[in-house]
Amino acid sequence: MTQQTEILKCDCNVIHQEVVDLVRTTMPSQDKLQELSQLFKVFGDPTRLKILSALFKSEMCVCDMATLFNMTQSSISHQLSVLKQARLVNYHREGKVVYYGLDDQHIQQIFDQGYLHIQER
Amino acid sequence: MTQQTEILKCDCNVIHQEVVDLVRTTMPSQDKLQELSQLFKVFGDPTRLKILSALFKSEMCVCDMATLFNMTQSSISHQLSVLKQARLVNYHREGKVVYYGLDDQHIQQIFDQGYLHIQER
DNA sequence: TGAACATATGAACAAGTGTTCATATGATAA
DNA sequence: TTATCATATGAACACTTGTTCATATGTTCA
Repeated sequence: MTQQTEILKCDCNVIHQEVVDLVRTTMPSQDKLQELSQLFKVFGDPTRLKILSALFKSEMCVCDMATLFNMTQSSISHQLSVLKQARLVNYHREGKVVYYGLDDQHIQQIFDQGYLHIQER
Repeated sequence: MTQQTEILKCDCNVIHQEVVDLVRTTMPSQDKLQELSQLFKVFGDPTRLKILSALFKSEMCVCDMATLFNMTQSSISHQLSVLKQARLVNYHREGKVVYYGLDDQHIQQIFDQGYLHIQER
């Protein structure tokens, strides 16, 4: 049976009920879409891509990245905290210096979920 | 020679010049990063992911999508224009109805660039 | 302990984003 | 032509985001 309890925000008439019903059965869950778009959003900033791209090559401290990208230490630090929250990077402190690297394990996990795959050229 | 003409926004001392220099040589260009992050940004919204996910299954008109997602026609239309600009979808008009589908050719082109790959589960 | 330094973090701000509302456009049919 | 309908679009709005500035935290060394 077609759902009739839904609130109709669409002010036009449904043209293809079969199509709508077919697609409905195979849509990813709202949670899944939310999670996936959240991940894409993290990749959707040049600074964060820069950081990830650099860390792909080598572990680095905040100061290294600030120098390399010619950006303030604060800005890098803020973006690193976003990447930390997304569990894309991890870090370890050695004295005053904090070294960041890719969180390979979680990144692998993301790819294992099968929704996306980033490969080198 | 290490670049010395750059403006140093970083208020700390470089810790690992070798690392910085090494990574610098292999960084994607600013343009490439801008382009890639722009693409990710388009994927970084649940509504747009919904639309793409649906179109992956079947061509649909705006009204179908508005009904399926229980959203206003206007909102869908605005998002479709974003996807159109990113050349992720194309469309053809049949009378009053406009049908949208994935722009397979450009999507393939994106994957061919080798930076990302989205696969089905 | 206190100075020096790498990093983190909160507040402020400008710029960008997604939705809604009202309305325009473009097509059909009477 | 006029009414109707599907879609597009501009303006307004609340909300989010990325950077900067000032300052806090944590560590080392004298």
